[in-house]
Amino acid sequence: MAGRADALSIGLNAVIVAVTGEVPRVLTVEPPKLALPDQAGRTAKWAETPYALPFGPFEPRRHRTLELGLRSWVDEQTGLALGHVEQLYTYADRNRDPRELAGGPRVVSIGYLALVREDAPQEDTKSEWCDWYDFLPWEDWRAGRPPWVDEVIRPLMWRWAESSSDEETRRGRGERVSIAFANNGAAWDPVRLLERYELLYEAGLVAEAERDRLLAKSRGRTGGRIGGLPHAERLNAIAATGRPMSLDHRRILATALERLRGKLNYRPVVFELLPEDFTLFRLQRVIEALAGAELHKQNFRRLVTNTRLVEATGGRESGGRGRPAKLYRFRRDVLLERPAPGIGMPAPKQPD
Amino acid sequence: MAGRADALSIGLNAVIVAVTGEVPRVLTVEPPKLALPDQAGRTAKWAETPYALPFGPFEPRRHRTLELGLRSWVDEQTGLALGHVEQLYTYADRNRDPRELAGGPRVVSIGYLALVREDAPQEDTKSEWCDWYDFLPWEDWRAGRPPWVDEVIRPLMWRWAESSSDEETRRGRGERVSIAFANNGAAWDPVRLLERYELLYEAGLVAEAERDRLLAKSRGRTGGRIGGLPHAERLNAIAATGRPMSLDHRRILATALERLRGKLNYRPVVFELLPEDFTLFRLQRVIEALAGAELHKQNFRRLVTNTRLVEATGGRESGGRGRPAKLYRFRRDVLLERPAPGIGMPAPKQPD
DNA sequence: AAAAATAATACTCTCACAGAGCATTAGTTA
DNA sequence: TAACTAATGCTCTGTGAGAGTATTATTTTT
Repeated sequence: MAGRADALSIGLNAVIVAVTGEVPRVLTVEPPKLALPDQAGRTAKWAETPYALPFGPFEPRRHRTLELGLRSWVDEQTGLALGHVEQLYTYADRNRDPRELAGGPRVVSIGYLALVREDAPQEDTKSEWCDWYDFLPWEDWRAGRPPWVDEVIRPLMWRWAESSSDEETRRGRGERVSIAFANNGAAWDPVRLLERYELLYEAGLVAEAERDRLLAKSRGRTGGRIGGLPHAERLNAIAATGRPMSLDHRRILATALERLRGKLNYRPVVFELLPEDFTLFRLQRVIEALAGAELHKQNFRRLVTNTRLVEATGGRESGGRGRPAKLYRFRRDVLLERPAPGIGMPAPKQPD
Repeated sequence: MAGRADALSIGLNAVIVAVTGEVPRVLTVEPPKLALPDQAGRTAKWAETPYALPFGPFEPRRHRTLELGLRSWVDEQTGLALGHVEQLYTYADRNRDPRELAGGPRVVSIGYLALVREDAPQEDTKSEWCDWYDFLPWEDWRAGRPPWVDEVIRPLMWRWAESSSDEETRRGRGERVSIAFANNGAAWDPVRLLERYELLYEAGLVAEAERDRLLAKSRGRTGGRIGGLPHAERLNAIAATGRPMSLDHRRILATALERLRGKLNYRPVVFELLPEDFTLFRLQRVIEALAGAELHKQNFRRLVTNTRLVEATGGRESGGRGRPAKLYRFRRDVLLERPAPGIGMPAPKQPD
């Protein structure tokens, strides 16, 4: 019925997120060895990326549903107790996985977002919690607008957009760049994170783009060209666009964070990342970490208390300097009261 | 490598949406024959559902990406020019497809939402545009709160929630029902459409639940029980919860509409359903059709004009009764100006 | 041709809420 | 005891949504 070339396999990729202190983290593992010798017999450079998302195969025989499959191998491999779990997206682009080129099956990959509490168990040695902004540095605006976004990325993206010889393409790219990177005085939307990563990839400004280009070239494909920007400037920008990941894992990561940022607006997901009791300031810090933007402290407190999203436990936090903060907990009953309880994604301050 | 039981196949299901006049429509086809004789040799009743979503297999050999695969067979089968296309969700529950029970492969199904303009081409004879509220009648609040939601569905859902013998389950169900069906004076959230369908399914108040229960029973499974509500009342409610669809297609439909309703808020997707030029009132009607709720006319106009989402073409609409309306078109430039341009989902008016 | 009906369009009032800043309180540290 | 730090309380302001009233431009009816 299905020949060799129709072989399919389904993989489940998890973006497992936690926040420790003010650092949003994602669990990474060492990637499987993907290196295929190129035509000259050398092992390609792109095989060396040290970060991958945890991955497990979907086994129809064992797994009743996709989510159960995911939970099952995450549990086996990490022992983490996943809280909120959410399916993100299914990727099946040809040659997503270079092993396909060597005759492997078409790998369909289903991305998942999973949240765990800070006080989560140990980590084993094969995995590592990384600051997610190491992979997406342009998304952290907590210390203000990152200057090199304005100075390097944005100008390059514009040049890329305008470098196309096709009128229609130029217009389309210009529109997308403008929206994603907030050009014409528009506001930077923290949620439009995936589009930004995809544009950077298309323009050849992230390491994976270069990797895939080289791979295609070494295989003698003509599709390996990245139009527009000079090689040297691309490499220069790549040095600033953060760590690469294996395969398309950084795209999956971007999808996850976009979803998470978006969801903050209308669903009380933050509380999945916090311990039972927390101070309002802690809550604020976690949201800022996720949103990559700072919040006005007083307004933030007004928001969460007015909307009755939290309630005081009666306890207070000891230890720190300054006036001790009251402890709060999530008020589950908001779910019964408000249609879409969430905490808004702040637009990062524009230095006008 | 993979035994028989590990066989996999991937299907692409499309929810193709258009709005004609004030009627939101979805393209349906006649389902494939799924009937399996039960143990007594009879053909099960659930095989008779006349509506299915258009479906096509994903063929790794032919299709470079999932979306291209979808577009390709939709084009072949219907000739429709799809506008906006968006992946929804991937379903792989065991026994989703009863053919699996007869030794077929595990069918993984990827749902897509696609929008087409009203002035779309012909339809062929094998497909039919149906009012989507025929499948989800409780979601249409344009003529006010549907009385039987209050009188039939809600009380039954509460009884179901409280019928569990397990304290924890009761609490969980109560919360979900309360949120989804807006019980304690909470507002009915038009977007929470999928959760409502899923709850109705779990409570056995949609035809598919009964169908699956009978199927499981005929196969001698014990999982076929639906706890809580008496059979007669369930059947009574089922008569009011709209037309069933093949397999889990109604769930996919619900996913699609939830996504579409949600997206209206922050992305100008409506315009994918409208012709180039339209009157504001037409735009309003389309949004009302999607949202299943009525809008305040004056405020609506203020919103779309103030936010500069549309611009006057200069033309006017001839023909109708009353003062002729100006024609407008979508102002693509909003995309450059505003971070998340959309038209809000109205909360349907609550009586009193 | 005038009156009635039908829609479109304009304007006002009110309330909720977000953004920004100032002021006060309750602790810790020097 | 003073200085410092952080939490908490309060005000002012602008924007946008919800609701209602009034006016204008057409078609239909009489």
